[in-house]
Amino acid sequence: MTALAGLEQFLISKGCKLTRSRRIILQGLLDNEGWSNAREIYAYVQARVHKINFSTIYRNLDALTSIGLLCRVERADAVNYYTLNQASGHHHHLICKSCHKICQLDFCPLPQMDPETLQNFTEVECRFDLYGFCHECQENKKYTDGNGSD
Amino acid sequence: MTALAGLEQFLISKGCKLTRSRRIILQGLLDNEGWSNAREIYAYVQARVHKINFSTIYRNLDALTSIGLLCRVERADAVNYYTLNQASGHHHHLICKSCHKICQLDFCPLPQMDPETLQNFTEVECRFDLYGFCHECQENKKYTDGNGSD
DNA sequence: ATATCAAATGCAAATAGTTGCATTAGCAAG
DNA sequence: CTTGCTAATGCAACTATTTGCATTTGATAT
Repeated sequence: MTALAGLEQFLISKGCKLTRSRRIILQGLLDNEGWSNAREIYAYVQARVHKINFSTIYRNLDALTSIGLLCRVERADAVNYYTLNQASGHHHHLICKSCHKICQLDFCPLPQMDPETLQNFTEVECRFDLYGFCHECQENKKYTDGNGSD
Repeated sequence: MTALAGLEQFLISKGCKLTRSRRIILQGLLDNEGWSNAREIYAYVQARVHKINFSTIYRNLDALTSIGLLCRVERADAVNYYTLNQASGHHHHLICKSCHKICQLDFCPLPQMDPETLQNFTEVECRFDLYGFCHECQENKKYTDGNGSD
């Protein structure tokens, strides 16, 4: 079974419809291997197939993220990036403020926190992202705007 | 010395100019006592004084937040809210997904993390917010859109 | 193959927030 | 009080993203 077919099966198993757009979006993410934003995914789908609308892209990225197929990260420049979730379970990210590299962080502070600290909040979701300068960018802190090719 | 005068002095001590808009924004935040968003602050300033531009509001909220005078929190509906920073040092927040109440969380996971986990990233800033249902909203999980009066 | 129905899509308008650039206004020095 | 410099402002255009609503389409039952 191809990687694409596996993703498609997972999608269907979650009760989502396998549409033309979704197929291409998944193919695009498989092709890219790294992280892509909505604009890049839009360009990929648009170039390859039919016309597509940005709202469809956004709605699909939302849907695929919420069933756990994609992983979403907000870069320091406030743009959301997506990648296929490599089934590595719940995790967070380290994001370089200079080159925008995204590194996986296999640590979540939430399980260690007691209910008292959580002030009796329930169904707590954790937003936890670290923004800093990666090893390669120590000397060269650019604060790029994210339009460069990285 | 009034509370306002104290804030103004702090602002000047950070090398910022004390402008008409900033004075009113600070007065508005003192009046409100809770959390306000850009639109509410805009309305307050607009009603009270001269015409003001939204970009001035946003730029000032940014500036006042970065010198540490204000505290910024993104609610679950993706709108930013601001309040005067009660000099309680670095902290994070618990945000109710139903009534949007914001509670202070005097805990930061960052200091406990070792450099290895941080993959040699430096100057790391921590974005850490918890979204859940507060004690009062256990039974009544509304997911309001944030346009209600709360 | 055809009908059916909800989910997905396209479209257009709206949202929160940002940015470049020309103008204005604090504040300090003369 | 006037001058000068820079930070702050207004304006208009732009960004990423969301939403309501009418239409289409994928999966399922006939």
